Amino acid sequence: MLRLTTQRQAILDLINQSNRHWDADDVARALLDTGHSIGIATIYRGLAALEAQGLIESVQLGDKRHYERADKAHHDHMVCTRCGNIDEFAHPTIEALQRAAAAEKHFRLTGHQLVMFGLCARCDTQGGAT
Amino acid sequence: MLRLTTQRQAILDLINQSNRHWDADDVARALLDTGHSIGIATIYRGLAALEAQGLIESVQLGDKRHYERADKAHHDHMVCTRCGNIDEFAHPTIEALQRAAAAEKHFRLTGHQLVMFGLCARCDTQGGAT
DNA sequence: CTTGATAGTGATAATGATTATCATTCCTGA
DNA sequence: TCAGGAATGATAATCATTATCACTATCAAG
Repeated sequence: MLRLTTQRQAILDLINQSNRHWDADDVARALLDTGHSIGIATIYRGLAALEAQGLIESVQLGDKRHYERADKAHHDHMVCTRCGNIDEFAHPTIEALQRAAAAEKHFRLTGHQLVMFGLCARCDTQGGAT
Repeated sequence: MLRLTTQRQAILDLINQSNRHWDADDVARALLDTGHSIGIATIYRGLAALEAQGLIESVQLGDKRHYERADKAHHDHMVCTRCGNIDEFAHPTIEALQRAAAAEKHFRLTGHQLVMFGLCARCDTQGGAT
């Protein structure tokens, strides 16, 4: 059976303490700052284990996997291509339409990923005159 | 200025000759079979150059970039997690709702990516009894 | 308590897609 | 014909992630 070790507990606590998204390196850095030093492989395995238990969730953004706490309502992501900030949005209607589109093609939908790219309000205002 | 060299022409022809999706290795293999032997780096650069010109389009699926011809109507993708087949679907309403969601957050939308994962009709039928 | 079985850890090597480097070759316009 | 920019291709480098492997921690049973 899967064990919730000290290391995994530290990872889980870290992720549950905020609403932000974390990649493996973020976690490693943050834990270092907290005094814990956890091998990078252990972090990858820990993140995978915690996700397998449903204790955290993840999204693939570009070539990195990002983790976030699981006790949030379902949502998708808006990624600012300038500052890298990740915002969230929920849209039940879009989800429903996706299910309909899948059904129409006899496709058994098990998951989806919707990511919108663009400029967040702040970057859009600032970088207007490029 | 960007040149449409023999190699790039070969890549472009290949991609335009079918509706399928190609990753860099697919292209390399296919060109080898056709007698052309193009360096893998050249293929990557060629694909990027062709996309920059709007001559082909691409989607990021998992950790691989897939290219397809550009003269198709906009669409998103359904990826079968069993056989790897990629199907397409268009859904103007979903697009519109995305634009609305972005506008609501003052997010300047420049692109999006919607991928649905699941089992295609064929795999769903076959592998039903797992 | 001691042993075993099993799971986890961490350092490091390996993987796999993609990009960078660099010497060489190809074009194109003067 | 010549110069210089662009492209090529072999290969090294990158970067996130995964595998390997020796070692440690945990837990159940004798």
